[in-house]
Amino acid sequence: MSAPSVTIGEASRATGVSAKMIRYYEETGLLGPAERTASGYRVYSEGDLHALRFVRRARDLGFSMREIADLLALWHDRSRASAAVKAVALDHVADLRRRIGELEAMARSLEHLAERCCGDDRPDCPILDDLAGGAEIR
Amino acid sequence: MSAPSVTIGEASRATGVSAKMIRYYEETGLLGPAERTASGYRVYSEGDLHALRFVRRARDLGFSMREIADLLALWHDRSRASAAVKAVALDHVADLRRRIGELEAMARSLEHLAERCCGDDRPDCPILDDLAGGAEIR
DNA sequence: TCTTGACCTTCCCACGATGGGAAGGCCCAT
DNA sequence: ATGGGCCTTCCCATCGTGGGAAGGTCAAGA
Repeated sequence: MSAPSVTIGEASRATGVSAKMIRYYEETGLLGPAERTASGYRVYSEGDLHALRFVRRARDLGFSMREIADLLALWHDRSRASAAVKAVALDHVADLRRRIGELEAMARSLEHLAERCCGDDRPDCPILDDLAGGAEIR
Repeated sequence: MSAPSVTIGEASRATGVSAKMIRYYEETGLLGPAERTASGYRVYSEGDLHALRFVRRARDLGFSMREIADLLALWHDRSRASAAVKAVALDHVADLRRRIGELEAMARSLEHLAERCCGDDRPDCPILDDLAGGAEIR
């Protein structure tokens, strides 16, 4: 029932966030300063671990640290409007979709070039031709 | 007919690669050291501009500098097998597809959560609920 | 009690690719 | 000759992450 008060290494193992990153999150203010033992060791409560898991999950979903800071503030604000959270999430989805579109365009261009490249021992290669003169040729 | 011998600023405007990046490419060895005037200014020939456009196009296609170094070497090797180029390109496509898949998974998860979030003035929010306890709840 | 090994601390450095900016030199046109 | 626009090098920042050194701490076993 009492807070477990684990060290940074145990917190890392319990949350999947590296000790390095836990310190970094503290240093940059994403998370508040951790409690310390008399000898200076950082100590984490169950609530701290909860926050670390929150951050980890948000990173897994591709949120930036800036966005995570916003989400954490909303999480701690019990009277937040769900609309505010949804807005952050949908902004992020739009960003993801934009990046997906860029990567898709690259992949399609390259696949198109690769299709036309016979890929044998001969030196002729439409891929290099495109890179070397792309703008002029098409 | 003669090589135009332009300055770095003109080379930048002619190729769309910033002067900063041209110097960086030289510093890291992606491109050979540029010719210099007596006073130390870098000087670029038409062949140099061609290489810069090659790099720019490859960057536009998302190739890393490491991959571009490989592609430049293949470009300069007139007896290369097109298969080698195709292999680099298809490796890169696979990498792009993998990254697209990751972003897609994030976007879909978030869209799924956002759908279930009514997004009004009330504080209840499945998005935050997922972040706060994701692993346990689903 | 002493040692040993695992842990913690802070501090610095690196990545990849890009941009910002300062301090100082160069070149050309007026 | 002077001014403005260009060039040079050098350092710093980004973002999120990892590596590693130097030194302190803690618990377990001899």
